[in-house]
Amino acid sequence: MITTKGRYALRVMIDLAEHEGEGHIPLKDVAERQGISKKYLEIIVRELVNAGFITGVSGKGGGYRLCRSPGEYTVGEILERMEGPIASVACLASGAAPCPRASDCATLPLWEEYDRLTRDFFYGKRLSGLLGKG
Amino acid sequence: MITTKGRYALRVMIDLAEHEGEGHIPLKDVAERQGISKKYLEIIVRELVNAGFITGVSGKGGGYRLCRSPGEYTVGEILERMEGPIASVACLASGAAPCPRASDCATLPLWEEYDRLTRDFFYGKRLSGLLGKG
DNA sequence: CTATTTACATATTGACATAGTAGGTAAATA
DNA sequence: TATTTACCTACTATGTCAATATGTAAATAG
Repeated sequence: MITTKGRYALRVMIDLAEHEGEGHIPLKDVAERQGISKKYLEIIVRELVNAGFITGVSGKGGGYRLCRSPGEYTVGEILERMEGPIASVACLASGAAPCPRASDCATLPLWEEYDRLTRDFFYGKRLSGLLGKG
Repeated sequence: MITTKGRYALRVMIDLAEHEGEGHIPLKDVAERQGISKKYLEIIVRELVNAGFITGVSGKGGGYRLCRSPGEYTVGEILERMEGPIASVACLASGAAPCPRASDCATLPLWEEYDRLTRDFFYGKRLSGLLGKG
């Protein structure tokens, strides 16, 4: 299940994309529009900054803005950055201890196929494809 | 992420399928073959019984067996029974409070599409397709 | 140079789920 | 009657999620 971190991050990115060209957008505005606690969004936004997806400027007139144009972000890279690597099962998570049963696990190929499907789906979607009518 | 409940349930089903025609299979045997605590498997197996996927017989010579042939189970129905309804985000989980933002949520269609993809994938796989070489 | 606005940082918390374990009872067979 | 098996209830350690609380630093307006 995708957590609020990934979902809110995506909504922040969409919000910033929809207000492109308006200079830096204060997090307060995003929080109000999206109906999400600003305090919680700070945590999420910090990770987006660290990932190099957005930049922030302090002080009056400051706020956040995208680093690229919306068409240059994939949903997959945003989600994976926030949620960690896409992995349907623990044994396929990066950094997991290698499973001793991997060679004859009857279900492993199933999870691998599903993870590929998931990755293809989310990396095939771009931020620009999520922008609303507004 | 699929939890051990769903993953182990699938492995139990596969194990029983691979020993079809050998009468009732004691859980002890399954636990040993799969390298999973028998005590924990009891919890999982109870749910499989309640779901009507397998039946158990007590006493000497007892154990578990499938109710249908392996080709008549989909992976999806097994997983959904163990893990709860397939839903990538909380707002799409059955029993979730209806989200007031649903009508203009820019990300909702994304999650809906992904959930459809996921359902199609797992309901398109049958237990018979997971049986090993043995 | 002071007040205000904004980003940026660290620590803590309550609630809940996961992944089991412990210790039994009931049923069936040898 | 002893043994084997399923079946049942309760408990627990650990971790994650979704925040909140309480700051500090930076930039601008006046």
